[in-house]
Amino acid sequence: MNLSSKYEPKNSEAKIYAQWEKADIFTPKGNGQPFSIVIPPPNITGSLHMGHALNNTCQDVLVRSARMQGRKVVWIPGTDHAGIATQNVVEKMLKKQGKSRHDLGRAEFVKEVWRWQKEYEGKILGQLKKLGCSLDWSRLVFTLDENYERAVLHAFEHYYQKGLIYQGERVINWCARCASSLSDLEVENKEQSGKLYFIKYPLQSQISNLKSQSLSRAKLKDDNLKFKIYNFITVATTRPETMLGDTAVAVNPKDKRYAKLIGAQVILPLTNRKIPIVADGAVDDKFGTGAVKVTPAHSFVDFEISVRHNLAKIKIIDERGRINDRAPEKYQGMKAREAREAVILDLEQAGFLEKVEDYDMVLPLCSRCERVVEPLLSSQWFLKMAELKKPAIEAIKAGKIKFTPKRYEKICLNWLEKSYDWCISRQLWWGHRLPVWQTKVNSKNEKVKIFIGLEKPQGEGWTQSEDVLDTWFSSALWSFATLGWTGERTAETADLREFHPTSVLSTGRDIIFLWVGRMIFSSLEFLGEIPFEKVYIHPTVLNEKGQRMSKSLGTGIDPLVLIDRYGADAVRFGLMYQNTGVQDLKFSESAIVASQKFCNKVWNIARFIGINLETSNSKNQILNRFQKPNPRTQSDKEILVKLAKVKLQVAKDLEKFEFGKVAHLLYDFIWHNLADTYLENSKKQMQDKKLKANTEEILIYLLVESLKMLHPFIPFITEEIWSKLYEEKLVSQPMIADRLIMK
RNA sequence: GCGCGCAUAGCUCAGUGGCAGAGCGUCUGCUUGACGUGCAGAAGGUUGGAGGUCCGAUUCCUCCUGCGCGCACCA
Repeated sequence: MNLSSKYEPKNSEAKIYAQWEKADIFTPKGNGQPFSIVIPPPNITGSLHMGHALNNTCQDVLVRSARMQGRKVVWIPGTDHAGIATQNVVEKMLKKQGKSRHDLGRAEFVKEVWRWQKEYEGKILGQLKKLGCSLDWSRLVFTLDENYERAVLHAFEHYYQKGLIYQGERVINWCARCASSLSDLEVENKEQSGKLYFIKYPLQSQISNLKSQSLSRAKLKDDNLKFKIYNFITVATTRPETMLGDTAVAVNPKDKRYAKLIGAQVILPLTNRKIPIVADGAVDDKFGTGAVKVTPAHSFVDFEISVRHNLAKIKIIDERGRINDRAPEKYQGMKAREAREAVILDLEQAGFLEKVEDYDMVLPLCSRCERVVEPLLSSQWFLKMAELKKPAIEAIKAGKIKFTPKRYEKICLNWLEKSYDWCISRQLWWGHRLPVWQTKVNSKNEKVKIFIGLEKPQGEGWTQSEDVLDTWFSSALWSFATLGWTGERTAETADLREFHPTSVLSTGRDIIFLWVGRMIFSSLEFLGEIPFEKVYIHPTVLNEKGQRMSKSLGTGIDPLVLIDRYGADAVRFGLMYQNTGVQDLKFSESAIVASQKFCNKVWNIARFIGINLETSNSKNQILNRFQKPNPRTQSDKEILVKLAKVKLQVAKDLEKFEFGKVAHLLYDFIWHNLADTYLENSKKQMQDKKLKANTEEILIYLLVESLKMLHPFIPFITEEIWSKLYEEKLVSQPMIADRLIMK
């Protein structure tokens, strides 16, 4: 065995990856027990970051280990069209060229996104290869592939026929910049200092035992009249502009202060509309004044209140975030923020503004563009959750799906238990268009007839809905749509039978609700089985300052730069070495440096053993005698016992996704037990003619066994050494690895 | 507000109911049969604070503090 004095990752990695592909080792082989993972599809918005590198290394470790154990393994690659996120990055790109998507029109814009898709999918897949991921490229999936799209549309149709999908006018999260609805999960809440405005709403009716003078209607009709208010109820709000759409004031039924006012009417300043005071348990009597203005069209809670009390819903902010014609003319066309100032000024001048307090509040922001989310009444499509989530909850509770770390099980469960209907329609151009066709019954009749189907219905005048589906609607089908499920009865594929439920899902904790939970109920609904047996939640990769790695903040590190500098093995091992099961992983490059040194150590151990082997008379005999050698000395005995222990522990820890423990264990064993101790002892032993041959045999045995344990973590360098040991054979080739398992 | 995680060397973090560990950094020596990306060694710690269980706690329990994360209808 001739190993160069120095291992150069750059010279080996691409060559070795090509060898693997040529040997076709990434496709499922043999008749072993199936083991399957589907990759969490990276968004095609950009290139991969350290979180992806970590997650995909974890999966590759599992997949390679399973393959070496002789299991029939598939790891399915794919990418996600990532509707809103991708549309946004392409829009940003266009903006730099001075264009908007409206300049292009829908068809052209979508073409533009497809060009982006081609480019970034290529980049992402290239990165995965550089990292050494042993994905089955013959099974590559994209969420907008024809078959995948069929699966998505069938899923929609299925839910609709079952009565689980409905169209409804409800308050939803609206992003005026993205010009689309958002699900609750796409909204990020951020604390911000703001103001709490106290506004006086004058009482209209006489209350018998209130002495104060009530205001006449005539007076209030005169906008310019400055009058003194003797009798009013004060509400507190952070969003005064929405008062233009108020249709009630609510108080807690138990609040004695307002008990006598319940049922009374107030005059809504600036609009002079008459609105009632209602009693509702949702009102916290300890907050503000204990009286809440109710704006059903622009607040989730207020909407609920309005349903309970049968209140009108006046939408005064439109989809562009501007005041519409339901509000007094003066404010029409203003942005909500401008309207706030105008409203406050007018209220103050008219004497309705009682006071303004500083107030720390939680602002809802669009998770994609950070614009403040405007809740508004909108006609959207929803998926009923009540029935769907039940089997998912049961499956988790019954322990059919096991989370690691265990605590995330409860988190997922809690979300499922309290999740309510999912807004699945988005006003975007990039994504799966709803299979909803509409036609007006006749030219005069405004009634709309709806047809749900994959094909355009017969007859004149049918148009397809402009909306697309929430990107997570399609991701929810990922575990089985990647294995060939299209929703058609005949589409039960061999892959589906063999590899579903998948063995493990490895992902980050930020998408437990968005994705993991939804995959569970989707799989149970469509296949009647769980999507995966185990869920591994890896830590979030932070930079050394503890900040989230983010491209826009410039706090990220590009894995490709590290691979280029230290080699893929060092990056992989460094990540695994730091992956010790904690919530966050403060990424430190020094771990990669240490791993590079570790790889160097492995290389030199192999060189030392190789050099001795070359001078040995019994080289071939040793290499092909796949038996555990017998110890002759105390040192022999110790290292062999230690090896056996380590092998056992590695297997146990991998089963529990203890990647960090395994990396530490391997590091310590290889460096301290094997190199520092045994190799040094072997030098003396080999001077003894009686011990020489046996010691050589033990050295080879140790090397072979170490390479096998290390291979899932550092596949390139171990493969390089292996190929020198066993000429053209691959350690990663299951049959060969199988044959080489020494008893 | 509710829930969860973390706290160990200068930094990043392992680990353990019984003498406190690694990597990086610092210092001293060293071409030893592969490795200077190395070897031998050194300095560096009240294991966040208080209490409890125990013969013994850094480890288990309770509380506190600090940092981080998630959820929530604070208008």
